[in-house]
Amino acid sequence: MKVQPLELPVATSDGIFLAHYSETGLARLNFPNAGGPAGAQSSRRAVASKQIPLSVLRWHRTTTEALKSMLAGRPPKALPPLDWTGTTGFQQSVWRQLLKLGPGQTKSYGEMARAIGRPKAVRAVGGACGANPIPGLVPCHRVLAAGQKIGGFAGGLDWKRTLLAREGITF
DNA sequence: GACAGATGAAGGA
DNA sequence: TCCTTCATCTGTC
Repeated sequence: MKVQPLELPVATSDGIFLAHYSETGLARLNFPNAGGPAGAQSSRRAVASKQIPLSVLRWHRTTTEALKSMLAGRPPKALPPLDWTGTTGFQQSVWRQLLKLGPGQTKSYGEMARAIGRPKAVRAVGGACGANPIPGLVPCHRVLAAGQKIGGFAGGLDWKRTLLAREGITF
């Protein structure tokens, strides 16, 4: 049976996140203020009108636990399979490098570029971080600009500051 | 092929 | 110290 793309809300103390699943795993994660309440409502309608496969339910449980751990500044015990279909090899190498960063660990865009063996591709690393469909679980918030400046974040700079503060990193 | 971008570094005020 | 400018690399259209 083919798994249909699904949107499932993830209720946390910080709001309702929106997880998008494909047939191979978690494809996208929307932050509460990024997708907006309307998005969460439409997802609830989508959930009500579809049968959720067992595999997606398992991924969603893992996603929920990982998200709550991340919001508490702890490393997630497990991550669901991530669906990076349609993304480039360069982006995936940047995101895989991000997954190696633990809570409280930060790298600059330049350090990330060096880590993937492209020391001059610092702007491209910024672009790959911005294209990250799963901010938070793929910790692009741990990448800072030179001089410990905040840089940017796909889920919003407020979220980046919040997440870093919970991991003990302040500006 | 042109353009944009979540950068970094250097130089000048 | 701050601001501006430019070099660099990749992704997207």
